[in-house]
Amino acid sequence: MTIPPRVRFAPSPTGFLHIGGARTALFNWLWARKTGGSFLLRIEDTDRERSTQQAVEAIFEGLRWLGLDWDEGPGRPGPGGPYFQMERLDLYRAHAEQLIRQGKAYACYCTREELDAGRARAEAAKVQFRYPGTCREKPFEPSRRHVIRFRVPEAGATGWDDLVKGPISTPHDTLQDEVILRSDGVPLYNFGVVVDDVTMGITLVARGDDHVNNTARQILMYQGLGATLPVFAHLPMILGADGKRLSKRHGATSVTEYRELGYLPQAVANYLVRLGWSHGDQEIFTLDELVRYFDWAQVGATAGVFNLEKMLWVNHQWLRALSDDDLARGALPHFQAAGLPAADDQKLRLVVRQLRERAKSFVEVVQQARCYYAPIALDPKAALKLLTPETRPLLQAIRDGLAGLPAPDGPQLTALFDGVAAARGLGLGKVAQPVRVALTGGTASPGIHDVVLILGRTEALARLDAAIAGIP
RNA sequence: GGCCCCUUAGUCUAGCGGUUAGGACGUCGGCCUCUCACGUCGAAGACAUGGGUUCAAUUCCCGUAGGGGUCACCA
Repeated sequence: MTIPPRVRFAPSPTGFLHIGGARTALFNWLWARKTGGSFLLRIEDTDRERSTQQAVEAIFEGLRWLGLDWDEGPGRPGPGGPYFQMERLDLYRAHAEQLIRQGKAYACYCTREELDAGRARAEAAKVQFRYPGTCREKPFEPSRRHVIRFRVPEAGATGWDDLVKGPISTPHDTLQDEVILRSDGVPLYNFGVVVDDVTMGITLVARGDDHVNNTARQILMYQGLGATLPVFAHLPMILGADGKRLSKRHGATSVTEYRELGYLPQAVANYLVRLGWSHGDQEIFTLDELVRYFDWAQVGATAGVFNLEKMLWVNHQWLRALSDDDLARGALPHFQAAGLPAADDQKLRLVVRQLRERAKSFVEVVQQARCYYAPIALDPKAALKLLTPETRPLLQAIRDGLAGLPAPDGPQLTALFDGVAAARGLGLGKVAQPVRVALTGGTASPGIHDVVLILGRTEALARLDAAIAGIP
């Protein structure tokens, strides 16, 4: 009988929910759901300079959009609360005091200026600055302005067996007595996480690769506090196409941006999890399948390059699997955002049905559907080639034929186009292409019959007339 | 620069001592076809490098190179 794991996602609210953060959250969530454990959300807002309420909301929104619900956290009280670090200040102070009493931490009275000077000297001498231990043996004077530092052993090393990277060890001489509590009593990152993870009963810490170098210090603090160590799992970073850490200059990096770009949450989750994890040759996974198959053993240790092309492909797989109704409903907000007068009606059903195999995102659906909802933008090159005196009789024949069909349907249109082509000994393409340009403005579209059906007889006739009139 | 981590095609990956090194995105070509797309068939394309260990290394060990991360009273 093993106790169910408790995992957490602990973002700092300094911006939107980043793609990388979303993936970290996803792995944690997956593990909790797979094992029947708990997924906690904790907001690390101790950096008051950069933390904003807006960012907190953005994180909630991003997680909810992806379908990641938390068992404990803001809005979901539990034994681990409160879930904002700024509401846990007394907890950090109490733990710091415990360490001071035991001689494992001490007050440091050095000023920022003194420290900066030391750093400058170290830099001039081209050596690594380490806090020299100036205040290590000084008595505790609570009334004097101070920070609290954690005492790090001089010799030896601290290591752990990382769930994704295997054994890792950090020599103590690369560490220093670091500040755990600022002079205003607010904890620094490394101390805050440890106290929180200990008091929240976190058993597995899965987080970004960039925390590998913090882990040994944190383990030392766990030991100082006499707490049981969690298991650590460090997920590799997501890189941009240039091999650098993914950032804004690589394009959209927040999950909500992808919502606006017309991606489906399950597709984004699917892609993100597959970036660094695999299950044989399978590429497309429902969230349920991910929960079922997820396993740390299959999480890779190498950083992955974010590939928008592949995510688009994954999105297309999900998009095309939607029902006409869901596809229409999902696309509608994007039509509205583009200022197009689409409505949740039969026409939209016809449009999305045709675009399902052609558009990979809702935004592409809108792009390709624009010509059915707005005046056409005639492609000059296409017009020059296909709306000519030579094609004019073909356009006229189709126009007249269509005028004679009060309520055209598929078979009638087939007969019309085939008839016009056959009468002149032409292939269907010779007739369809000019008509396509006349009706959509370009040379790429769904089948020509479907285009006519989408536009409706009246609009199709108007566009044909306009095209014919435009031919010199 | 110190320390830590990583290294299979352009990209994501399978592989866990013996494989014609598998799949996917992308790319290129054929087929399908009224265009585009879908679908389908096919092609090109990878074990960074040097040493070991072993009967046998993509796989294990060490070095080198390359890449990434991190060195705050940020997280």
